[in-house]
Amino acid sequence: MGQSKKLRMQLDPLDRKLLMLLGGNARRTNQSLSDELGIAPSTCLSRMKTLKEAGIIDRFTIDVEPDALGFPLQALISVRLQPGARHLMAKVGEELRHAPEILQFFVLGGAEDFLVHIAAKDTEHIRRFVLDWLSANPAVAGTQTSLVFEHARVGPAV
Amino acid sequence: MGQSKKLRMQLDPLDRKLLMLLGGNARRTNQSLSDELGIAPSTCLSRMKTLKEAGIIDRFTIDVEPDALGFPLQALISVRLQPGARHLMAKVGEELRHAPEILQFFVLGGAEDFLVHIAAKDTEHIRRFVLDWLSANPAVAGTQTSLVFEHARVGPAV
DNA sequence: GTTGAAACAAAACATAA
DNA sequence: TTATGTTTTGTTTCAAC
Repeated sequence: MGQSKKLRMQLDPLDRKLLMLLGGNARRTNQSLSDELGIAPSTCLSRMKTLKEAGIIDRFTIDVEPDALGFPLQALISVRLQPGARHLMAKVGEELRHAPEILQFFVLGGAEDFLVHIAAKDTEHIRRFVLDWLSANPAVAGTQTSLVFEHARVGPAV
Repeated sequence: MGQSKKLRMQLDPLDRKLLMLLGGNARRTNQSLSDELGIAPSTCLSRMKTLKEAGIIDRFTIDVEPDALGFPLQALISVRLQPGARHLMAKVGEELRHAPEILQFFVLGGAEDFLVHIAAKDTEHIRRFVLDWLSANPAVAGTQTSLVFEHARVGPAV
């Protein structure tokens, strides 16, 4: 699909500032962006297109408050697989990432194999998630759950 | 500042679909959104505004590929504070979250106090980050670093 | 809560400089 | 990269439903 060229283009300060501005408000008009950058709208548009096509901008999206959606709790769950089940990593990962509670999914090197970030209605919901998706899987050796008290996504480090 | 009303408004299927569409492309025109939703552009606009004002849409933003920015490595670092330093959590957190490498920042309950997600140029960069921002801080009792092999941010579960 | 119409603003594209 | 012109498309408001 029309993913990207995966070019490792190099960014000048203008590109970086553009990324910063879009990170702050991805719906700003091209004109307002070009004004702030001090460049012509056509230039700004072409920069934006290039960043998108190069895959540097992965997508224009929104940050949603999970608790406003009825999921006031968040948890991080680290998952260790059975030593003999490492070859199932891809499979377990695929299953997991389709759980509706999942916000993020990390595949790790180190003591843990996965880390999943979930949003949930309540603690019972978390417990059920761990049981249904993790503990029930014979490839899973163990899990550790931590409640998230605060979470900040920091803008693109540009 | 003009944050939000933090109303716990309740969402109907239209709101949910709108969130989904915006999650997929936050720069879609209001018109194209309203077409897909089967409502008038003015209605769509007012829904979007309401979602923004209620804080359900936290912001319109972009996902940036960190490795396209020259940070091909990612790591998760969990941080434990000294037992007597828990009252410094807010302070340590404030310092940390301004480090340019930081992508995300979690405050946790459980064995660990923080988890930070960083992007870095190379392993030496990670090492220096841990030394400069964490180990050097007397409030920090210990850290544990894991490399991130894969990371997926899953769209808002709506 | 939803709408269409109207007035306005911006996007898209080409082209030339 | 920019400036400019043209055409098309989108935004926003608001009175009315």
